[in-house]
Amino acid sequence: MNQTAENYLKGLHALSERFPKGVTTNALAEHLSTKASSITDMLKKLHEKGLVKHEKYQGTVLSAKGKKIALQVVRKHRLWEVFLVEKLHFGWDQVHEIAEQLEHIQSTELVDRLSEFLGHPRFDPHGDPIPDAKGNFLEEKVVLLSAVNTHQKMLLRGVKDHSTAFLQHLKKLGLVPGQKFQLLHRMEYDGTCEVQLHGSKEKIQISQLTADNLICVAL
Amino acid sequence: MNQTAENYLKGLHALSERFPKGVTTNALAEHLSTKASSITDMLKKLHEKGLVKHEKYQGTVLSAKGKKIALQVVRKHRLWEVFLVEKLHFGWDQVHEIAEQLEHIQSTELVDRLSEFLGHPRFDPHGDPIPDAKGNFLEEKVVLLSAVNTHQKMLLRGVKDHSTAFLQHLKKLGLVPGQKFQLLHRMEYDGTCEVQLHGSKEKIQISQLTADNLICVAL
DNA sequence: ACTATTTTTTAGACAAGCCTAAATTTATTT
DNA sequence: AAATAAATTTAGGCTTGTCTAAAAAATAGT
Repeated sequence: MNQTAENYLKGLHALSERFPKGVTTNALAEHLSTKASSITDMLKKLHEKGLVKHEKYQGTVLSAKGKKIALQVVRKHRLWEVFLVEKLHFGWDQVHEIAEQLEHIQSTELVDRLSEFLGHPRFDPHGDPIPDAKGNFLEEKVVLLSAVNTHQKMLLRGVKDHSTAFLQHLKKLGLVPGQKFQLLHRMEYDGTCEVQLHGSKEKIQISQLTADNLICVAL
Repeated sequence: MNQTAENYLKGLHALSERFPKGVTTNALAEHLSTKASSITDMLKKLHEKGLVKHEKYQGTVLSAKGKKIALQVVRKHRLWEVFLVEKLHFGWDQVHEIAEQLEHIQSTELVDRLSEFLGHPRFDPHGDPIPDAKGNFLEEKVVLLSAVNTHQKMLLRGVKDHSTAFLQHLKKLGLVPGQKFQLLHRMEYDGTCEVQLHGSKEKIQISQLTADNLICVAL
């Protein structure tokens, strides 16, 4: 397995939710910042290797084998992100690019030992779940902040928008995945959420646009 | 900079001691397990980029720029080896291949933080010195075990032969870089060294062939 | 249902990094 | 100093992963 193929499989996995009956060529091209013709070429090769199912002019889905590889790459990416934030004290908004490189290091023993070293974390610094060695996620009932009931005690699990701009916006608000809070009030007019952070007197205001990108779990 | 170029520069650096007036094409080809014609191709490109000095049919030397990059790759390789051994508890004979991959991760901030996290180690698990961020090594007066004076208290700094076979041989002998010892006696006939390990009653016998590959410093 | 548009694929080309085989230069013998 | 051997380079080709432009298929609009 090589880096390029791994990135294609990871891309397909990332888009598979939005395209349940097959990822389109254009969507994958956009996701990987490449041209549709390159996608077609590579998918043909991955199909021959049995990693994806792709028929001409139809969407593409991962095979069991391809999905397994994709999940291992995701696992590595997220474990390395935990390492970078927890051990090397990077900001959680600075680790994506480095993890994009580290996720391609080949050594199952390394991944196992890294996970052990980190205490087998189940979520990365952005709140995304880390698949275990077999590819299984911890399932959780999640809800966007914009849909949380008032007065409910919640945990900020993660973010929907992973852009640096959004992560830095959260940083300014003092919000970080893992933060506990209570939704005090939601404004009728514009959906702004007034939130009480756990372990702090401060109340903060969160716009609907922002609230729509915050993934929460009830406590 | 890409991985291939980094490996060429690292190879040139590794061979530069043995070829002070220019690394030969064949030597580099052997070192990188590739063909001489491939070396010629690549050296032409590296020369154009100003990373090496290479004239037709003459040996090759690193430029200042090329040497700087090579030293940073060496730094990364050795820091990652320390990480793998100290933090993830790999055996010191198991880390080379993984470090060969990790050394190509691009991020100076990562290297700085990794070095900090590890306590700015000056030697890797094989006893090889780790260049600092500016490319400077800690200079030491070293001597091979086969040339150590008897009764002198010494520290095993590192190994000359880095092959897995040799590392595993040392493991069997119970020898590891950092080990303190005293050379009790050297046999007249075959140069076998009788050594007393510090913190142990045991005396071990080390053949001349092995002793020739053990780098030591006086205490 | 039949164009018009969008999506996808094909065809042909290119750079990187490698190879083999042949040619050239340098080094070693005699 | 010429002949031979060794080292190095050149020439031409292959694979991977990308691209642009053109062709083909699927979808949408009237």
